[in-house]
Amino acid sequence: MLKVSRKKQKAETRQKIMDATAAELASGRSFDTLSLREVAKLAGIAPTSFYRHFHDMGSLGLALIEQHGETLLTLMHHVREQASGRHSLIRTSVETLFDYNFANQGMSRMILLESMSRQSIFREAAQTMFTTMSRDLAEFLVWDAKKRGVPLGHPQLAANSMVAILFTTGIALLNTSAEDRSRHVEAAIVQLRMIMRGAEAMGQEARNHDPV
Amino acid sequence: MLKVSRKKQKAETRQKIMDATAAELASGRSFDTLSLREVAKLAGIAPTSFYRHFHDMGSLGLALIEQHGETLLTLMHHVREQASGRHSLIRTSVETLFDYNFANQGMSRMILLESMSRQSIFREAAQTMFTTMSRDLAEFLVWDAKKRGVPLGHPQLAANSMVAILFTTGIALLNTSAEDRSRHVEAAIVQLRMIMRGAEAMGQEARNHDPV
DNA sequence: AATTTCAGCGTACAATTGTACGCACAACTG
DNA sequence: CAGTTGTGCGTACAATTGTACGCTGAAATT
Repeated sequence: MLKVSRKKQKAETRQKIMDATAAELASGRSFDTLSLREVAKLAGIAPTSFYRHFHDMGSLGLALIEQHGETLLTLMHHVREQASGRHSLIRTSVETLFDYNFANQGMSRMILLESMSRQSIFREAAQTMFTTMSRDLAEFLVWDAKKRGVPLGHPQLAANSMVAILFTTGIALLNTSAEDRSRHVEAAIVQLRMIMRGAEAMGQEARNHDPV
Repeated sequence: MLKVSRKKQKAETRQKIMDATAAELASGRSFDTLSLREVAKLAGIAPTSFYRHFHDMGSLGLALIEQHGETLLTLMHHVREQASGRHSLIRTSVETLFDYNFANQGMSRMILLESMSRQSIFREAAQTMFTTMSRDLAEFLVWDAKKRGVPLGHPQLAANSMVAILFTTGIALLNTSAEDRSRHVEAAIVQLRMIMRGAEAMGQEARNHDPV
């Protein structure tokens, strides 16, 4: 089949809309100032053609968040598998996440922003992505601590803190000049290590107070 | 003077605009979907009268952020002065901040959101408020640690983490049902303590490696 | 008392918005 | 090959936007 099938053509146009939107988000625009007509123009289609792919701008937003979240989660898994056994897993994870953030600025910002909006239809979707990552990290922390024979206090809370720091500094990085960037990355790594130390200290304490 | 002076009258109208905007933000609207006409209607004035007080919506936003930041900073100072010497300064600070956040939902959300936007004219203002609070807290942490005779590693980074957690969970609280709220507050407190432990552990380490 | 100032209003207009409606034409189905 | 399907387009319209312009009446100044 050299002729483009209808399904494929439609999928391509759909992706063209999503890509155009993501690009515009990356340039600094906030999602809710983006009009349907503008997106259509950016995607190179007629305003009314938009409706052939999304019911409204809300559906487009949800699709964007979903696609981004899936990619990010599998990426982090991949990093852990590969880096497992290396000396600095924290560093590689952080750098990978930040690189991904940087390559997908618009979406990263949108997700963090929308997760904190109030009546946003995206809030739930964004928060789900958030807690998924957090739980995932907590699970990994426990596994890793057990491997090292170090007790860990409140692993889920530690993971929450870490994810919070990762995302906030991740976004802050996007507004930072290139020369300051590595300094911020190093700072974030120290902050994560600090949390690890705290969790270990609390785990140690719990063991002393409540010996096995 | 029973007659209302012109200056006073103008100041009142100006505040009426700001209050109406803050109220609308609190109900979940994002600032950049708010139109000048809408704000004017909410404040009970004609659209064109808006210009007598602000040059445009941007000026209004800046005025809102500035006013909020000042109030918040003096509030936190006040808490520290009052609670100084008590057993749980962390707890009182956290609860005060969260209460203030709750009472000023719209503004709290807006500041956090705008600090992470990109080409927003508010970003700088919001970030300034952010770093001011962070530096302020770091200074206090050092002072407090010295008083207790405990060395602290990376106090500024510890403060950064704390502020990040305070703000993110502070916002998250606004989207939380009343019965879950106290549970989240307790979690935040543990997270802050964890960071303190981490900082102390790192301070201890530095002392051992690099004895005085 | 006469004059100036200025907050607030109403009208007006060009842009931009979401979307309803119907047509065209290429891809599919039988 | 004839018929159906459905993507994409152009037109059209009512709402809403920011803001320019000129007026009014009361407070402030002289």
